[in-house]
Amino acid sequence: MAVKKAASKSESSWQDKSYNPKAIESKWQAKWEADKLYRAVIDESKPKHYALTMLPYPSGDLHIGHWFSMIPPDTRARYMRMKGFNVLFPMGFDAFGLPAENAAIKDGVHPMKRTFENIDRMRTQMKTMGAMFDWEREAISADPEYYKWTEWFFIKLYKAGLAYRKMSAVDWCPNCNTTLAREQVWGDDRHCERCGTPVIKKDLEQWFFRATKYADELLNFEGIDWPERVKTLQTNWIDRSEGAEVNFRLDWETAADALGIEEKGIGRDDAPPARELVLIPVFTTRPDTLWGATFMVFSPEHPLVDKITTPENKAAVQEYKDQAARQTEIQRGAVDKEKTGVFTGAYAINPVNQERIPIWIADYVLMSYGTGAIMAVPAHDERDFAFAKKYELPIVFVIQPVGADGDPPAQEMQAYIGPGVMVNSGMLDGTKVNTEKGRKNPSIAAVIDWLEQKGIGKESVNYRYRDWLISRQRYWGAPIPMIHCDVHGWNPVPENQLPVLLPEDVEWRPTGESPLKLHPTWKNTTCPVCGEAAVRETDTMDTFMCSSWYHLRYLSPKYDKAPFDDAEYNYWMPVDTYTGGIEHATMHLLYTRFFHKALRDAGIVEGGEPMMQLRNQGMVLGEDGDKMSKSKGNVIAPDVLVKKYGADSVRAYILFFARWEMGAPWDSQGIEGSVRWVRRVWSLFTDPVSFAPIPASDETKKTLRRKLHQTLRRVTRNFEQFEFNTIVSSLMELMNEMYKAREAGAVGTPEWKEAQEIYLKMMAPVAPHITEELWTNHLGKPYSIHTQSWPQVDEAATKEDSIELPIQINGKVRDKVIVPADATDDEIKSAALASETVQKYLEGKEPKKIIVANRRLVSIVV
RNA sequence: GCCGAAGUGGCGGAAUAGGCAGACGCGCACGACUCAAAAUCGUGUUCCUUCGGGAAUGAGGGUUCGAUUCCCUCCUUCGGCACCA
Repeated sequence: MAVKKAASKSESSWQDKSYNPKAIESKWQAKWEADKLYRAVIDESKPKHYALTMLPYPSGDLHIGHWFSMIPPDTRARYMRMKGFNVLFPMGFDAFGLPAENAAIKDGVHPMKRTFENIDRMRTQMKTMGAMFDWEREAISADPEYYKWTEWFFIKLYKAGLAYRKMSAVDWCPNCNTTLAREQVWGDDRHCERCGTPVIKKDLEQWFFRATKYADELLNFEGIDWPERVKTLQTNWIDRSEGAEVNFRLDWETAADALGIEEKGIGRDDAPPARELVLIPVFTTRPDTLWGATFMVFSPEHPLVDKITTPENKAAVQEYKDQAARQTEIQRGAVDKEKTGVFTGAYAINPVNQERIPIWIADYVLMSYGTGAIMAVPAHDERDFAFAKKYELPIVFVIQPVGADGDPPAQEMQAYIGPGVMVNSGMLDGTKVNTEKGRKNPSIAAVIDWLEQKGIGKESVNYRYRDWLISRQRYWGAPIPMIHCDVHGWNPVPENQLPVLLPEDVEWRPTGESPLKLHPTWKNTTCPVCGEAAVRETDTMDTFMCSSWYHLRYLSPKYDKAPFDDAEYNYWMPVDTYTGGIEHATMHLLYTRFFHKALRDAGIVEGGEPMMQLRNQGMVLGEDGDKMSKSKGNVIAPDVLVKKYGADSVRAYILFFARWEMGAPWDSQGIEGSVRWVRRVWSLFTDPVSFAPIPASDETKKTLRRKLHQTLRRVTRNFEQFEFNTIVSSLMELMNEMYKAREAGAVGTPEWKEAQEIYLKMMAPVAPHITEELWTNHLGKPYSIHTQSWPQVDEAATKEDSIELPIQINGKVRDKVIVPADATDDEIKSAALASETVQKYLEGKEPKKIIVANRRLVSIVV
């Protein structure tokens, strides 16, 4: 009875021979959803695996790049699940941001409406991928249930002293009408990361996060498996430099004139507090060249400049300051630009030798780095050298190259940067100078010790890294939950009043001016301290703030007592595998590390790092090799491909067509290969065997098993190592082998059945629908293939009976021998020497050397 | 200028641990099927060749019996940083 039933079942399945991906895919997608097959719930009996992939911005339509970033991680998440892990693979939307607001200005459609419509469309499109997203964990950053907690986090950071407000020259994008963080300004022309418009500087009071407090910790990547590339980018971005801070001071005459010290009755030999006014701290990485400091240079924006400039220099200084202010950063930053500057008329005292040195201003000194003032050592710094040459300032060499004797080096042509010994430096003369940085250099260590002992300087570290500017002068973002009262200043919105909701009745100005600022009543509130009338902050937060913690919201997206449920946190965190594009190396990936560390110090999360393993995918380019863009018309739409070929084939091609970490130009013809593969697998499993069956030989069966288990070993390794393209090619090879075995009569043998089962299991992460169909309906196996466990490699089966070894003579392959797989090296040697070809090349002589390498090759030297 | 990544057929790419370079696929060529085309299936496909072979993984050197793989120098492309004291 049972046998008969099975026979009729397989007979009927043979009747619907043609592969119909559309029907199969929608059928299984519906069933999986109904069965909650991909629902991830806490299960203490299993090891967990949190696989996270960067969430998309809801731009409107899914494009092929989304597939390229989501499908390979999906296949790997599926593999991990079959390996026995309880896998969380969530998806959501980074839904705040400028495009929706800019569109609103154009056509009046509210960003909320547009964004959520886009999300609905993209979610529907995503569901055709057949990915194992757990949609019950979806998080949308523009949802008040979400941004309530973004605001809450801001307040936590504020209370931890990590959020502050300050006036400074910030980057402003005139097109986006908002400030940008330093990380969001890109390229030689310093353009806006989002729209490409060159940014300008504006003096504004803005909110910052004290990210620089974590600079050193962010440089430490211990314990996390991240690509070297990303670690290098972040390290360079933070750019730590070690050196010393040295207190120069104003010459007394200068101080007296400029600051009116004598008028206030403070004499020349007087002590602090007046003394504090005349200290000019400078940062230097080369304190060992202090004795060669022959002038000082202030940035034109330095606050002391106006005070110290002597009356006869006022006009020139003011003119220089004006022209510096007019120049853009790019013009100022041009490396090959000739150095310019003007003398202030003021003097400073070099604290190590009491030399009276002139103070200049020049735009090659930036207010934004160090203290905005430098000591200039023309003998040992190229920039200072160029400046000194141009303005005929003295050059004193204080480091003598090794090997040069006696006389001071006659190098008037260029600055000397290399190793040597200190000279003209008082009691430190003769100290060795090498090329190491910081205290590793004996000369620098000696000088730092000396400075600290004398109390004129100290060891110091400087970073290029800046605090994170998070204020945005736009509507469509999470409100900064702060209230300003004329009496009590800035205070956070009380937690029980969160979220501060975005008002819906807003007016769009073509200028892009923030509708929150324009709103008649929204900003009016009361001071949390005194209850009197006060106003809200009308700026919103950088959207990178929202994406700095979305991996936490996925844990419990509906939880209303906290940003996440501790039980979920304790089970799932940290993220085991994080995947996304490299373009976020110094933005999102750095912000999210900072954020985690800040939350840790605020007692909200644990551990030093949120993401243990990171992998980056490359980019899919258009068929013309250019970046895909609507304006170039080279965009590939996945919907069209799914309609034409089915999701399984598109998934297979996404994995196959390029190295995932590299990316490549799209090739529309190439997809035919993957389509053919999927169809041929279908035929292999569903076609009646149309030839006269002959019993398979033992050799056929053995070869089939060998290839099967070799493939399994390889595919397993490929999944572990994110080598997605070779997963598909290995499966193609095995399929070709199975076709041969079928031809040789293997169908129906235990080896054939084993091959079928393992084949489908290996293919299941790649092509979830067709494998489910073949597994449950054609092989009659229990639903679902996606809950099966990953097969074990039978190592014994992978062993070859005999091996073919190439024989090299003087490095060239001349012949091959076949020996039993268990042959010893000596047996292989004699087999090789028995070869006629080898004897011919030996010409009767004894070989000099015979090497049998790993039983893979014989190398003979004659 | 500094830092990093990558250079393999017409194309995407493959090559455990230094061991037969070019797996797998696209494309192309030829053949089968067809009245024909498409689809499908099969065969071939790095280059040169006097058919013995020879050359070849960006270029040149080195280590080695043996190098796509390790080392040095250089070239090209891409990415990042760039007057950072």
